[in-house]
Amino acid sequence: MTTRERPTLEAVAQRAGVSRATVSRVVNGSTTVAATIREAVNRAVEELGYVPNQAARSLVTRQTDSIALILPETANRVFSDDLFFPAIIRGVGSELEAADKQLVLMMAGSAAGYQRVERYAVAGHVDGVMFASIHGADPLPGLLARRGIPVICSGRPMTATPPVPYIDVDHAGGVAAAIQHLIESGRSRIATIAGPQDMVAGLARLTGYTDTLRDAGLPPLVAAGDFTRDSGITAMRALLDRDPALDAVFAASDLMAHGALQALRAAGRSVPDDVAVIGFDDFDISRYSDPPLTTVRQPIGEAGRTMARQMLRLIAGDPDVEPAIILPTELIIRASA
Amino acid sequence: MTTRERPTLEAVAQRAGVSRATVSRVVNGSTTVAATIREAVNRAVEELGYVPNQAARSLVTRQTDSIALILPETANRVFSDDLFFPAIIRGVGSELEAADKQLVLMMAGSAAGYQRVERYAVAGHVDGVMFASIHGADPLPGLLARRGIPVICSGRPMTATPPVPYIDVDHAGGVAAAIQHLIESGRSRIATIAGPQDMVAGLARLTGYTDTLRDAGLPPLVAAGDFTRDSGITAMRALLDRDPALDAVFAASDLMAHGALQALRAAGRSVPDDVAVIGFDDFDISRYSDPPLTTVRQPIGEAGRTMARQMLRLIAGDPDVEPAIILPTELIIRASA
DNA sequence: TTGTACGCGTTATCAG
DNA sequence: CTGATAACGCGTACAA
Repeated sequence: MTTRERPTLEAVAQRAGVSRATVSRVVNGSTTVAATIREAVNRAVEELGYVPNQAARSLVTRQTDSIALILPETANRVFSDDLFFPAIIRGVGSELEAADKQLVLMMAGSAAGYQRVERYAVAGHVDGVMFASIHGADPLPGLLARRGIPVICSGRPMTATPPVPYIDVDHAGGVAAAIQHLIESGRSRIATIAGPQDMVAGLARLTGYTDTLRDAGLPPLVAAGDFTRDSGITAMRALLDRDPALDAVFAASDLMAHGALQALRAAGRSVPDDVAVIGFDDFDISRYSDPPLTTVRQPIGEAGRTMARQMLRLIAGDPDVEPAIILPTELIIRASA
Repeated sequence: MTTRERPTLEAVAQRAGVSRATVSRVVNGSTTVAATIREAVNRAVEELGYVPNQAARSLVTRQTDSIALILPETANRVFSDDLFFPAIIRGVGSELEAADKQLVLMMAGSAAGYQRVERYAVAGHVDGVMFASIHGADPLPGLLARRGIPVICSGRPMTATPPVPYIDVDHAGGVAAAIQHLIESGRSRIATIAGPQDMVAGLARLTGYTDTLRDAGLPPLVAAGDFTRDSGITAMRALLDRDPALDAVFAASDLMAHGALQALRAAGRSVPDDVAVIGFDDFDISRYSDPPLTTVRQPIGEAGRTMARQMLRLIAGDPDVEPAIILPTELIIRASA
């Protein structure tokens, strides 16, 4: 291991025969430097392999050029077959890449991990913090915001003190369209497999279901799930048990819908003849399920990109960053309903 | 957004009626501070909500207390159904968590992304860099090491200038045990589905296969794969095409083995009666495949933990960190062979 | 256009 | 055991 001394601005200046200030200007792309000098400096930088010391730079600029995305989940969950995580990460990543900011991905599935994440952010390691997949009334976003750290959430935060800007999708509208579609196709015993009730996405989709059904004068039938495929299987079985004559089911995630498809087949029901199935997400794989899944498309990648863009504006000090942006959802009709 | 001024050491000192130096000592847990003073300082820290400025601290300590794990892959690949990534990330994460270091996960599937990662590391954002899933003769590990940055690789680097310490598993031994087992069960037309040949894991497992077969005087039959399930399906079909009478196949990854299982079933072959199948990984799901998969277990999580431990030693300046650690593999016999 | 000099917030070295 | 004070490496008013 060659522990070579790291060259400093001073060393480059000396080699190029100029002052530290001039080197700093060249390195930071100032235009007020004579071409010949700039060239000499760049050569010295090259020869010495100079790279600015991030700590020193941050100390004076108060910027780190990196931004955290916090996922309050275990690695197990993040790296499951749930395509939500890669989609949002890629959305955020592409936008930050364009802005030349480094994405720092942090998973915190445990209380201890969560504390470390908090300290990391408060210590000034990053210029801002984005949250996704928030559970319950998480105090961390508000806490960081109160400390003056730019914060933005994907999914409306359940707690509103202080209000932090967020982006979300139109859960209610999407669900309403789905249920409406079922009703119009003549279904009348419409069940739902709900998402986790400690998350806004789970809550909002269930509310959308019950509201729409109530308006139509139809009885609700709810089973609990947690967005995973397995929970979809279990819930579908329970539903069938409680109402063998049900003729439709809305699952709050594509994965749960796939689980439902599987459970229905195992129970000898045909889709969509006996039971119509609608999901929520519109992952790629849902085009290829058997039968292809009718589902509510939510623009996860776009949500990630939007979140990153808002964060960039927040960091830039833009005073009128929207407190909330709601992205549209759309019912995609395929064969399952 | 409450952009409150961040309290500094100075502010805390003033409030507690002591010097900056003393506050620093208390904050860093020095034992040479009178109990009453320590208490007063702690109270001031609490009241002001003081958190040390990471940049200032790093500038003098030359430590950031965070360590990067670089995955030269796209987010798409990292978040696929390949359980290798979550396993190694969890291994690394658990060990780092215990040492109170922050893991910075960086994916770099493109050339541009790779450059940013390099700059990030060289700029001193992290105390060390770990690599996993290295492709080809990647110059980055050596480049960073030459700069004096602690580097360690999971998987023997193909380039050796300068040599960076690495940890790997006993590919050859595991494969030999697998092939041996097939031979001893009376198989004689043993094919393989190889992994990507730009990765040590792919290369070493193929070599292990050809070597063992040569020693046994048996003819090799090789199809190319890339560790994914789909490539396993395609390769198995090609193999069946080239030798319809083959009676065994060793796949260089569990995922490819699952693909092979699927392709064999589609081709009307029964496993293990017609064709024996052995994989490499021993992911959880392989216990539940149909039939349960005989496979070579490699300790991925342990590899991650070991890699993190070595990194910690490197950072601590330990002069005799092993240049290489090879973890054992083990043949797990189930129903498929 | 270039150089001088100061400050960013900490830790570490030395006296006291 | 505590308090001055000097680094750490860089950006940037300000002066030249």
